[in-house]
Amino acid sequence: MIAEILTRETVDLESNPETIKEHACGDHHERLLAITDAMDILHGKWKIQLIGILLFKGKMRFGELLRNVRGIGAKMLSKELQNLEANKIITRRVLQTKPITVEYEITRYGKSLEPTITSIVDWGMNHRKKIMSSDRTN
Amino acid sequence: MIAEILTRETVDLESNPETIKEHACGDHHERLLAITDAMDILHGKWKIQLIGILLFKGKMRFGELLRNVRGIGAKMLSKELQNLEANKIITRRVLQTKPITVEYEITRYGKSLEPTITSIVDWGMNHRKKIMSSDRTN
DNA sequence: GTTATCAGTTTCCTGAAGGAAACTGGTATC
DNA sequence: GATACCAGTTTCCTTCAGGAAACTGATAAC
Repeated sequence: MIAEILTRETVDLESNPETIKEHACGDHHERLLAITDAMDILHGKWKIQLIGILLFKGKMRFGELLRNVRGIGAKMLSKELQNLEANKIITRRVLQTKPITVEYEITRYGKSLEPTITSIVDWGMNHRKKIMSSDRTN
Repeated sequence: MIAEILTRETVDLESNPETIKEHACGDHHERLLAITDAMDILHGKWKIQLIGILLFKGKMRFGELLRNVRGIGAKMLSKELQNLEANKIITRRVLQTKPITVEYEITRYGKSLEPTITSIVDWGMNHRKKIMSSDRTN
């Protein structure tokens, strides 16, 4: 992943006439790269919801997430949590209770996604209002 | 789509004891719904990039998008543009030039996504810095 | 000893996402 | 009349995201 990004950047900055042209006409190019970098972490049906609920509610157990995130199954939940943990967005802690429980919690780094998540939530709420009132003025 | 959302809301507000419980413990529930509503519009590999570039650069032609959005093919570009147009995020205008050209432009409603896109770009840039300096402090 | 809960894993399956390449059809240029 | 550019469309193909359901294995309650 790191290598991939470094490669991309090398290609971008050297010996590519098209890229130079694009840089000349405003570097949206760099911002598009930032979007794909962000979406590499956030893509898929569940990750943003999981980050959101952990931001909103603090730590949660596996079963709680299963019950609170509408429609998710155990397999996808497990998979997405592993992925988010690998990317340092959340932590996993096993508690030695009688039946063991596992707590998932957002990391400090994960919290840096709060403005992004909030912005998505805000737009989504506004969007729903627009749809329901059929008031999308072009 | 509208019906779908209305149905969901009906289910949410009535006769579902679990939902009532969740509402009692803080309505993250409503915010998760907002996330899925937003992602219904933004999901997939290309839509956020397309909205981004049209926000950054104003109107663009089909071929320009094809050349500027790294990796996209004509089929996907066409499909995603149609979808964004159907959702009133962008407009399509055919210009009667010698070989006809087609301009795509963000709508006023599409512009309401700017804070969201910007927030994703900002996080993505920060994320790349972190990765490259290997400085992700837990 | 049967059932339940915890937190998953495994298997099997399907549909959708997405890509490559060829094709369309109109106009202009050489 | 051959080639090229415009903006797509169509076909064919592969891969992967994601879901359902059964299973694991430990402990506790009845």
